[in-house]
Amino acid sequence: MPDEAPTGSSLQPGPWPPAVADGVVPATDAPPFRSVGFTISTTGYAIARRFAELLAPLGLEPRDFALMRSVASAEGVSQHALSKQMRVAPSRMVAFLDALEQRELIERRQNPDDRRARALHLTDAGRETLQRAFAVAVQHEQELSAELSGDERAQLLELLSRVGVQVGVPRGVHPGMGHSAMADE
Amino acid sequence: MPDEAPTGSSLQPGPWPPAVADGVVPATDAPPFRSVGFTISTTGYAIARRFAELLAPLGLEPRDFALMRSVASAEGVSQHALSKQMRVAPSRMVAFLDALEQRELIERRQNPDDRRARALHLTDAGRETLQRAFAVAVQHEQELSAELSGDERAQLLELLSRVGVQVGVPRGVHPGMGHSAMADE
DNA sequence: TATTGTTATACTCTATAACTATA
DNA sequence: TATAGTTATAGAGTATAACAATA
Repeated sequence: MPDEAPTGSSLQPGPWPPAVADGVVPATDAPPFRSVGFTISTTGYAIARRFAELLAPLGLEPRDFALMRSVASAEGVSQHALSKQMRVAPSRMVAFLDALEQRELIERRQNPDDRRARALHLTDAGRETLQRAFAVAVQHEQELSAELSGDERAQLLELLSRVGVQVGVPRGVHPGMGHSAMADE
Repeated sequence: MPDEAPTGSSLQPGPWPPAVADGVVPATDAPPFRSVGFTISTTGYAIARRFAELLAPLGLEPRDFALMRSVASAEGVSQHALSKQMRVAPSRMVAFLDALEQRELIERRQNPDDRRARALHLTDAGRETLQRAFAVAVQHEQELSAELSGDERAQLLELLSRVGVQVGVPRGVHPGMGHSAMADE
């Protein structure tokens, strides 16, 4: 079984980027069709899958990594804020956080100012796991850039950003983990 | 509602590339993290979504385009062969083709040599629709390459292919529309 | 009356395994 | 006995709406 794919729906995945719509496009050998769009999408899909594989040993999925990263950069955030930031419906966020809390990687504390809200924090184990995940991400990045010189890597990023603006990729990032809901920013 | 995403699972999408695992990665503003992996995945995701949008007016999804393209390049193929080529489980292929046949874009004829197999063909309407889809794909590609010179575009493809080999992207293509099943090639 | 987090429900997609009709 | 296509079933994943507590 040489080519199993992650799981989920089926549009396109990515190390960080979420899958847009599942089963978006199949692989075909018809006309080679060497286009920028196809090449970027295909490569991005493969990269995402590979990243998920590298992260699996830690028991994390890319979204867990993204989630923990966000919490780490803003200890005490509320679920609502996180949902909005990551564009995930609040009800989905509940499930994602439940899983992480059950594994004691994050914890929901009480917010002293607003008793409705939860204050999200990383546990010590969570911080440790996150650090390991970062190491994996760095390793992955090095693997991807292995055949690129520093200049080539910089140029690749530059060219990609020029393509990105054409399809609304801001500058820093922007993917979108969830699909509908939460778009009132 | 400025940022609705296709639908499906949620890993990563692509204009052609299928979604690997849904909800793969969320968008986060945490550390900018300007990496090759993240940038390609994110951009590929956005491209896939955009392509799906452009195709929507034709009533097609990216996978329909891929499917019809394959049939066009090999009139008379069997569903089994198509399933294998696109790495989709035969049972999914049935549903996809049912939809296209119902809209009279393709038809299942009898295979004179093997009465178990179906011979897939495009109808005249299907050929017409496929042509329009090709026009959309070309337009999309031009949109993406708008800010690139011919040389830059060529170099982008070259650099991408060098990254691609690191994660197993052959040369021509290879995505994978489905997930499990069908990997005995 | 609005908001935070949660739960419940319905829907879509997908995978798997039967099943038929051929071979 | 194996294969092409189909159907049926069960399982993920998700979106939506309803809800309790608090503001």
